[in-house]
Amino acid sequence: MTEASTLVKALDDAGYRLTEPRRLVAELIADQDGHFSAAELVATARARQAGIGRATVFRALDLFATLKLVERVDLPDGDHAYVGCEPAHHHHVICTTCGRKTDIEDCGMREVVREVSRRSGYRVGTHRIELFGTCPACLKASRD
Amino acid sequence: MTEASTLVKALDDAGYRLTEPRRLVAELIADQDGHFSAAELVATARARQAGIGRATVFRALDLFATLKLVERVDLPDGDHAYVGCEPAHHHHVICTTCGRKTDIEDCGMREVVREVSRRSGYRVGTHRIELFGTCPACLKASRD
DNA sequence: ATTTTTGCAAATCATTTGCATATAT
DNA sequence: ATATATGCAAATGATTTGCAAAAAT
Repeated sequence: MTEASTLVKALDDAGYRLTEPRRLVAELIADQDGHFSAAELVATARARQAGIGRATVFRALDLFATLKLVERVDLPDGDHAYVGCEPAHHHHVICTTCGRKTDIEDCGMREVVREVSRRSGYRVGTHRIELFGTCPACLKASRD
Repeated sequence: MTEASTLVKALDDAGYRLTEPRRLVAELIADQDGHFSAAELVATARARQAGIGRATVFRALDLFATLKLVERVDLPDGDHAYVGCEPAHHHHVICTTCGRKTDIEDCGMREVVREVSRRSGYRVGTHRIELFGTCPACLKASRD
């Protein structure tokens, strides 16, 4: 989904040191198909004998989140997860069946925000929108 | 914001037992101005010598969340909080200055969801949208 | 050489659970 | 009476932190 090289390059561009553990975490993330949790990365790292500590995974995730290459989402069931993402779009639909995510473009949120602002009198800064559903592949699979 | 009596009545209507601890938690919630965390309620309970255990607060919050009288939100800074709300609307703008929240009506999300579904091919189930900004009162205050 | 990062283990925080007791129905 | 809810303390799980050692600049 998100290339490991993209992640590594972003670190470099932002002036962070290019360390082996960070490269490894970048790869772990790149290998992830849908959304993933910190715990999963830690487990995979251990399984691969990558020799990366738990703290390092958390620190790297934090870093990538700061760089907007990863986003932390809260699943409908209350669990936390991360998804890799391009810096820029920050909306996605997450498939509750397979966990994959698809980026979505604006889709009219601009107007929603304006409307909310108009009605409530708030100056709206950030918004967070998360959509959950079933992706085309899973829909198809469920029809068989 | 949300009346303690409303909360209590909802419990009753849903067939849950009306206990003293639950009434107390309902009051704690009603007294809350903006958003609040479980920890805050626990602390307030303790401060008031209400004699309610931590677990009870969590259990009651859970219950109210199930009844949709309280909703768990994720703040922009990653913290968790709850806001009291009428069962029905489930969108609000939260003021990042004072923490208060205002309910908002549909505001066009229907179309956004439809559009996302059309473009991505997903069947969109739930969506979660949270807007953060500055409320009219805080805007005004900041102009002084 | 200096600064940043790491790994580890211990600490912290939030939330949940087991269970005997108390309470609402 | 009976089922449900409570309090407490202990368990769990996730995330963070202190710090000396290791790696990147």
